[in-house]
Amino acid sequence: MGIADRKEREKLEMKRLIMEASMRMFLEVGYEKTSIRNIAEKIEYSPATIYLYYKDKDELLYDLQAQAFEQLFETFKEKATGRSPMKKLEQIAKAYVQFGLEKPDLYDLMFIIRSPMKKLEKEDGTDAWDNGDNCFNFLLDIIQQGIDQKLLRFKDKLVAALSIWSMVHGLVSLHVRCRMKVMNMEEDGVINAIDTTIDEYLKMIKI
Amino acid sequence: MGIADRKEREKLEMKRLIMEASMRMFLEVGYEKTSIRNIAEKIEYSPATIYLYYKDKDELLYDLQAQAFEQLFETFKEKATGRSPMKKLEQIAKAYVQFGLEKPDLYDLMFIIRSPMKKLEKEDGTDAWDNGDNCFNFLLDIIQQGIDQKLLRFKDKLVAALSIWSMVHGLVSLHVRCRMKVMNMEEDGVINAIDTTIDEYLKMIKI
DNA sequence: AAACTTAATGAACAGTGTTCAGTAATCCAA
DNA sequence: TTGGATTACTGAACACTGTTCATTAAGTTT
Repeated sequence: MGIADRKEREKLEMKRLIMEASMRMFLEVGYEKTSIRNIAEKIEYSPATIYLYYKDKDELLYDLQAQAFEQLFETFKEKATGRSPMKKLEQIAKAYVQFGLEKPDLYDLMFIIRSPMKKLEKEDGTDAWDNGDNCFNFLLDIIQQGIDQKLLRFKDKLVAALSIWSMVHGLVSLHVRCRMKVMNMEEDGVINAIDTTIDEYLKMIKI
Repeated sequence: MGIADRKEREKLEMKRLIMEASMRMFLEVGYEKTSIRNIAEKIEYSPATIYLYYKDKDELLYDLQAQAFEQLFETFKEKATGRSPMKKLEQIAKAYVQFGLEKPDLYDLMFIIRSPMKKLEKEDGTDAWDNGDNCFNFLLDIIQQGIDQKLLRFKDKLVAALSIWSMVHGLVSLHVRCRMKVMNMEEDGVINAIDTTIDEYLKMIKI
């Protein structure tokens, strides 16, 4: 049926339109001001229309999150050019932090905000969170190489991933949420301290 | 003037009443359901009344945050009983993580949520964030001892603090925000991995 | 052309933080 | 003790938010 096909295409086209407007809004005015009503106004549809394509706002944000992870994944592939696993690790660690600091609102969506994870909070097990898979597996792969080549202190792959991820996420999220104010430093000093902290950490996890 | 004094006392008493209701509400039903209206209903006053004692919700949350940090500070002092700085470091690191996992809503307020830090986002410099001072200085003190006694790898006190803090905050915040779902483990396994990660990290920062 | 199906919406609901005019209670001087 | 000033409090409103649903408009099928 050609008509059904066209309808299908139109449906996808509409979703794309919504996603595009949401992403632009996210990057331009931030998460807090990206409301269903604002998105609807941007694409010149009624707010109710959005609910014909997304069950609720969380579902929309979930899709948006997937796109954000796609962006991060691309960045990873771009930056991880080094030969040794340790070099690659350094490159993606720094890429991660840079991404977080440059696109704080996307970072929010991916790693901080409650929103698109609400269904997953009560581990019902039916469906897991798979948005971050790309990026996480990319990290795991490099770690595996590091362990295989006996360059990494860690024995357990997952513990290694958790350690590295927690460190960089800790740095980014404390910074974007202004908690580093407690250190009473100027902005430059803080950025410097973050860089040094990463370097020190990367030195420590080497054998 | 005795009357002015009494008025002052009554004003403070009212603030205390509001804070108590807010804290109870925070712990019982969480941040998301702690609205000005709900608090007002709990203390049997009009919502508008709260605005006679707090300029806005952020100011209220700021006070609440201060109380939360007081709680964490007490926990630190309680748990840091070890003799060596490294033992104390381990004790407060684990106390921090335990606090975060047991009281996720308070942890939110202290380290994750944007809310009470909004004024500080555009570093106007007029007033800094001093709620976390107690806890941060407690950490700095132990680190200083560790460096003095040449037990810690770090040279810079602040870098050390940032590294340790970022690690534990990373672990807690990724967990309370369900991002560890990406690892596809059961809850027990995750908690286990967190513990191991802390242990591994503490080993690494020792000389 | 009539009947059926689908897409879109206006209006409403329940919730949020916040403001402000107006009321009620208290205090102080005459 | 009474009248006027001060203070404490609140109801109602405003401008938002996400979400639902009956109704309208458009497109498709018979």
